[in-house]
Amino acid sequence: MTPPEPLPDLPATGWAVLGLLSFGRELSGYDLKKWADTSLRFFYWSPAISQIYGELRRLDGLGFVEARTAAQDDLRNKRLYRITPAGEQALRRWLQDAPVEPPLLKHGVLLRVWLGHLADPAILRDTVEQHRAYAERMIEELAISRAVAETTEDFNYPALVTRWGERYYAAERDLAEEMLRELEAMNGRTSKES
Amino acid sequence: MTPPEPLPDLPATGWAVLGLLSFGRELSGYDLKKWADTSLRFFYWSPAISQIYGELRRLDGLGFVEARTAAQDDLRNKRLYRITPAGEQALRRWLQDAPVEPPLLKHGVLLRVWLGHLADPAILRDTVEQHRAYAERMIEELAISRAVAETTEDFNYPALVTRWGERYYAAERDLAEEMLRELEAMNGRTSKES
DNA sequence: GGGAGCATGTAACGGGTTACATGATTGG
DNA sequence: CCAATCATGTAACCCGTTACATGCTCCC
Repeated sequence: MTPPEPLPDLPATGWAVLGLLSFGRELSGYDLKKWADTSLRFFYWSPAISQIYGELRRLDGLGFVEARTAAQDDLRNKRLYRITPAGEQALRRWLQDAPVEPPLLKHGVLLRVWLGHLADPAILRDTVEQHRAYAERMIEELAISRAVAETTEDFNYPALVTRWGERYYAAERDLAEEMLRELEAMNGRTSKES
Repeated sequence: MTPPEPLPDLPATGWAVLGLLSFGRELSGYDLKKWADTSLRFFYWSPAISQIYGELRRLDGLGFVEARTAAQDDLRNKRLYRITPAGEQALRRWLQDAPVEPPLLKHGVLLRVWLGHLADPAILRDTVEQHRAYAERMIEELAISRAVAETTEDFNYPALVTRWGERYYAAERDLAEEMLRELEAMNGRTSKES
């Protein structure tokens, strides 16, 4: 038994990519991007495709994934990646040991409302309404995502997370509506009578 | 009348810093950082102090802020910044015209739950509990922030946003609790009998 | 005397994006 | 035949962070 190697400190994105491969499937970078767009995206953003390729190469260098080149290799062919036992073990240890950073939220809509004293009330209302529509769109997309997850073997946790997501965006929608009411109360009198 | 100059495309952080100065106060970089930590932080993250200094220099170069050096200038003295009319106008136009990007959320807790098939259930529960505690802490801090905003002249919109924040983190707390229940239902039987 | 807070700034570095380059396959 | 999608990768660039350097003032 060799002493446990220290975990390389990958960016969270690296672990996320490795995580996408931890469900036992063999996937290409392109596949990973598409899947990230319908899963990670709702609670973690989806990395650019170029970054995924970069992380895959790094993970390969660490021995956490292995690539199989489909078809004759003329330098630009489809590469299918699979997680290795070492990769799975590293990911487990990351989940055990790595400290949980607080969620990062960059909410442009709220930044705008915060600066409401400089904005046209109508534009402000419109901004918040757009956000409500966005939240509703997310709910719809998540419903599809959940339907898939709930009918896939061994996807209990992804399904759990999509349920969380539906509630989260429902809360966003409700908060937007409450915000609209408060905005109206604040300056409804001054702008409604035109 | 000169034709309207195109808005320089600053990173959102630049507009946020300019926004901090749009309440008519004269503030130092250091002040801005402290204030960002008790306001922007709850819905938009707080930039590093070094970045604030950088943005201030850029805004100065654009004529959007002006600096007054307090005390004799020996190259390292307190500089107080104030927004200029051009800066305020630019900020107004940004609020009017710039498209609203969707909120960016990087939720490490959810990423971990998503990978729950690789995690020890006890650790997972602990992670979610930590998050619940985090949400509660945010609520407390926001209550203080709101109390300040609600008793400050012309802080109606910041006060509105802190109210939104309290509701947002209350929702986060509730979602964490629901998640804990679902986790227990998923594997309560298999891990409780040890 | 020394630590905490005030105050400003530079340098190195990494993360992540967009734009670009390249080409195969599939379906209307 | 042409557009969309599949598929991989490089280069330039910017955003933002951490670490470091510097020094003052206030208060115990």
